Amino acid sequence: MSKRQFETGSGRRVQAVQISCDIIQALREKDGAGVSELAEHLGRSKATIHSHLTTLADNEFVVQRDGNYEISLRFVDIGEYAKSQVDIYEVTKTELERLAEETGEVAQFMVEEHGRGVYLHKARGENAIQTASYVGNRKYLHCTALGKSILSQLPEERIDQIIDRHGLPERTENTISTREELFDTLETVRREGVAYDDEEVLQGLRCIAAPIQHPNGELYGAISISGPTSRFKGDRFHEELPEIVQGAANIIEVNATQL
Amino acid sequence: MSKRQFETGSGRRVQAVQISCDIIQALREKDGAGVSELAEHLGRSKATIHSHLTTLADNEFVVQRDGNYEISLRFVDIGEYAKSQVDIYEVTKTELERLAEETGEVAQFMVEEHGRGVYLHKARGENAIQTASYVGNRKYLHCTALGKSILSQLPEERIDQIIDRHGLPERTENTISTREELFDTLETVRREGVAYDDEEVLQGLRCIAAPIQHPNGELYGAISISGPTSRFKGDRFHEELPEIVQGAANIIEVNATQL
DNA sequence: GAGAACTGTTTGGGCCTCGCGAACAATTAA
DNA sequence: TTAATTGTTCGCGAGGCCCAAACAGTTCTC
Repeated sequence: MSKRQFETGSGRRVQAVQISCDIIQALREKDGAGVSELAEHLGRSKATIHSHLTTLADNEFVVQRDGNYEISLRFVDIGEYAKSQVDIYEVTKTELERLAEETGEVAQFMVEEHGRGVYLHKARGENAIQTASYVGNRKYLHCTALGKSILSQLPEERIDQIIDRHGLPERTENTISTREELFDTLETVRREGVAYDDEEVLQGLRCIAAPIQHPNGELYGAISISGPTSRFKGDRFHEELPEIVQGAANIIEVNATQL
Repeated sequence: MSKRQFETGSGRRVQAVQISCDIIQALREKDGAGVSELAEHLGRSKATIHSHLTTLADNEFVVQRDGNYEISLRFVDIGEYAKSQVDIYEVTKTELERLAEETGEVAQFMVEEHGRGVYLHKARGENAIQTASYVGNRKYLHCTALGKSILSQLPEERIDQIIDRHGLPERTENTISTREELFDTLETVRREGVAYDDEEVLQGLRCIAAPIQHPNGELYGAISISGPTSRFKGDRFHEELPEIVQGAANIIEVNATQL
């Protein structure tokens, strides 16, 4: 079997399915739309869009509400199912809540899919700051502490595949933007066991993350805590909090062996 | 415009899209599957299934994990988006947490879509019992307290459409199973302002629900609390708790006017 | 370790379907 | 009332989709 985890060129596609996927995407971007609007937007005839929407509505992927079409709540159902398929999800969620309570900050959980990071849970302690991330959100792996923890545990060829697919787009001027820089950073992460984000994403925001590994060495994901530079500094930032995060990751790993 | 909210017969469909929808459904039921298994299950050729899966993977609706295909976490993203489109979602969530804390029981939130009820949130108080429902779960409206609250606020012709589409399938021997019985019950719900489920779904489980209405009379959904008959009895079941649930629904309605 | 019996993948070709354009309703705007 | 939207339906031709079959890897069995 050719290891085509991320190659996208080969093999046949089904045009009709692609059109329906584009419709879903458009409905999401536009917060719902009508037949004409979609036809215009996607460059297809109204008739085509109409028959697609009818099929999608049959299957309850879209719903007709006061005259235009919207994304259906069926996605909530399937989304919850997808989360439940991540076998450490429940264990991690519980531990995250505890971690957020202990530190008073924001605690988050991310896993890798399609070469990007997906947030699966977010717990808020009493001093928790607002963060832009939300459950389901997808981010490039090279520009967050969570992502770097994940990358640090992946084999080199896998990392190269991911760079090939997504590149290293710059979020801010501090973002890692070359392969060398990235591999250097990952080496440090592997040595220290934790990854940092020191205002790389947002001015004033710091973040500490640790990977979660399966006993067989396979990677599960990563957890993190985030907070303002005013509270994330000195020994607390460099020793106390990293130990707490690693401890939490370790607890999850131990609990996971019992699944 | 012909008011075809629920008619399913007319209009053209796109077969290829239907096949992809069936694939998604099958992947969910089987917790992932391979090409051959899906081809067998859906009665299509392997080549067909393969090209569909490739297209769905391009769009990140499915993911290839150690050799077979699974539902992707992209659904989590779209599902969270769909929830956020329900404009009272955040307000209701907050109020539900308070309600669960106040009563110590399970508090839930449901909205109607496609003629069925969809759970959107579940808050657990300290004595909360285990319930089978989960976020995203879809239930027929006639057999739960939440569903009955919702139906009680819908116009008669809409209710008939729903019955036409889904029927009144019996869950247990206590389930409402005729149109007359249902309309009688709904009349009572409208008069009292709350709906009950007295061990109709599960032996030993009682439930109290109240609808949430938009100021313009449009329906938003319903909230409920559930608990064991040992705690849901006497005045608490017939007066105290119903008042609390109605109060919470009212708070949500008031907060919703500010959106 | 060789063969069988699975997998997933690729290819060619014929039937069918899908997507288009245009006409038709049904609202809304002017 | 007219004009300009919308969504819906329908006939038709070209193109795409689905199938069968061959191919290529992997795993099982003995």
